[in-house]
Amino acid sequence: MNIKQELPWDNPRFRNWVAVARACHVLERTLAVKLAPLDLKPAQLDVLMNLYRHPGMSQHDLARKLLVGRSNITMLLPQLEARGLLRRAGDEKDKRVLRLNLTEAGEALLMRALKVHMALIEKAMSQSTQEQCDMIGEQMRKIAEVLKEA
Amino acid sequence: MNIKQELPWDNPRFRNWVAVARACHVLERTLAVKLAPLDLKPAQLDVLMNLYRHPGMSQHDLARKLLVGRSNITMLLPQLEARGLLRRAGDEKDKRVLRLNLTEAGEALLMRALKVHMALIEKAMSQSTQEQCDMIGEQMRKIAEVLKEA
DNA sequence: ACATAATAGTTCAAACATGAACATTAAGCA
DNA sequence: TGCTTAATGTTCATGTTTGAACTATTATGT
Repeated sequence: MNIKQELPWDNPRFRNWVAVARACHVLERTLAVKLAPLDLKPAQLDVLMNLYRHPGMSQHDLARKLLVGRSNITMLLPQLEARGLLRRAGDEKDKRVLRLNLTEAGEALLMRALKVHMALIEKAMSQSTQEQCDMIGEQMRKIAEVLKEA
Repeated sequence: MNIKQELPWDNPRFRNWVAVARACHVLERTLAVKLAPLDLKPAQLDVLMNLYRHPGMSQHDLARKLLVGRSNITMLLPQLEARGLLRRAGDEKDKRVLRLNLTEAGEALLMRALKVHMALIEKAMSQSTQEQCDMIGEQMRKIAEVLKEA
């Protein structure tokens, strides 16, 4: 029996996924550089984006959206709160949860950061047709779904 | 003038890229769990894979392949070397560089880890046709290329 | 040849993420 | 009602990643 099974590098699916991972990595890194002038990191931008779309969400919900541990959120928020970008207010009915909301400053900074983010994604995706782009998104959503139960 | 420019959530490219990033994140995380029994992390697997494909490569080359800082490699390798998975040998001609090679044990562990990795990718991509998968890979390679000069 | 540049790798401190253990509060149920 | 279980957020110790400063070696240019 051969220890060298069919090698992954001969497998198109494997090579293609490696390309996906690399593209993600590169884009994330580039985004970090482009956001630096705003003194914002990609992870912080993710927070602001989610709070904009889901005002009043709890830290637990935010952690799940970001695919990240709750303690991570606990460490992340105080910096943003200290900068006046968001507010944390205790829920009235459930004294365990903290409701999160963007401030005006937070929203303004988010809009500036989104311009940067959008421009980068537009540039990255400029090579693809709309159909190709949609197909990619569709497949990726399926992948995330399949892996939920893995 | 409206601070709320065209919002990214209305932009298909944006939403599709978010899906890509999420799929990457989920797969990486799942991989970490599945590799745990082998006492191997995704980053370490990346090292082993690259050394298998490019025997004798230097730490600098490895860092570039992995899109990571040189110091990261310096921190990463000693663990693997101590476990007898790879060897570092000084280059004869250029006394600055260390040439990296897998040991037999390293190669054996790599093969076991690759089975896990492959199975995961197969599962993730099982929803896509070969044509779709190839197209995704092609687009992603273009993206990585475009962002090189960004 | 010799001074200057560049390169390979290391060290170190700081930032960051993670998971387990914990306190507080809420829900479920006898 | 009480008692048990679950959920939210925090703390803390651990491990990882990063970038800047450093050493040693090689390339370059005059």
